Amino acid sequence: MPEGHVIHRLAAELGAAFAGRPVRVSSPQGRFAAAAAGLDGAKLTAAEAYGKHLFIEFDARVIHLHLGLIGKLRWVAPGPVLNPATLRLLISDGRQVVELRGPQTCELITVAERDAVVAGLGPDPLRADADPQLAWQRVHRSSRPIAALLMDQRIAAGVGNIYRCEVLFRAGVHPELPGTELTEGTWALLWRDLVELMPLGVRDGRIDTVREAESPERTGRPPRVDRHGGEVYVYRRAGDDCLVCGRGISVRQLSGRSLYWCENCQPPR
DNA sequence: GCGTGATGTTGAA
DNA sequence: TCAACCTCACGCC
Repeated sequence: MPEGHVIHRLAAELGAAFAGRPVRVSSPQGRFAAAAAGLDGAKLTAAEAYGKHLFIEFDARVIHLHLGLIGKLRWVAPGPVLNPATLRLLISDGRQVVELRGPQTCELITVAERDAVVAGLGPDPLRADADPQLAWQRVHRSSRPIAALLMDQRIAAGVGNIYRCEVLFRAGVHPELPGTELTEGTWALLWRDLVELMPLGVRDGRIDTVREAESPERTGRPPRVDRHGGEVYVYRRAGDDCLVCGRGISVRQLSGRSLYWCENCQPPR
């Protein structure tokens, strides 16, 4: 259940473990078996993330992964395969083993097809080549709420529900403010916050957004770490007290996803 | 044990 | 706007 930071972290781990070396590739479940057999023993040349998409490259052949909501790519101990019925992909050099279950996408594509996927994505705050102006061009022309725009991968790649809720809170922006009413300065603030926060997510493997001033160490309150592993202001804290103003955190469904915000710290307009 | 929701996206209505 | 998809951990008996 990953946002972009998880995918970038996985890409770095895969590269460190396997890049430049031959690997065993298999698909115990069978759904990727033919492609896996063709790659088995090939040299893994690179692993790269763009937004929530992960590309594992074997020279001109590319495994395109997207974990979706429930997919998992994780390192496991070498040894007998557990639950092969759901094991879509297994990559190993004998010492290090990574397994993929429940992905939304696991396909073998060409470099040109990889480039086409990337071309459909907006700038990724985790990539040095990202141009926030491209995102702003799309944001300020849209009447959709900023909370929806932040989740749109054609606008900003890699941002998910936690980061969108948290950066809106940290900027004091009401989630339903239309893109057309956002100032360029506010967009720059949101973007800079993503650029600041997401690398920390890659580094730590969890999303922490609470500033020093509201940290448990400073305030003496007990830490409240979400199941995803991080300390946050609003995400999945509906009904709890706002860490800044003390009022209850609100939640509602917005385009099928739970949106969390503080009505007091993020007033309309 | 069972039901549900979850850091996501797609495609149909 | 809604259902479908893929898996699994958690809460509640």
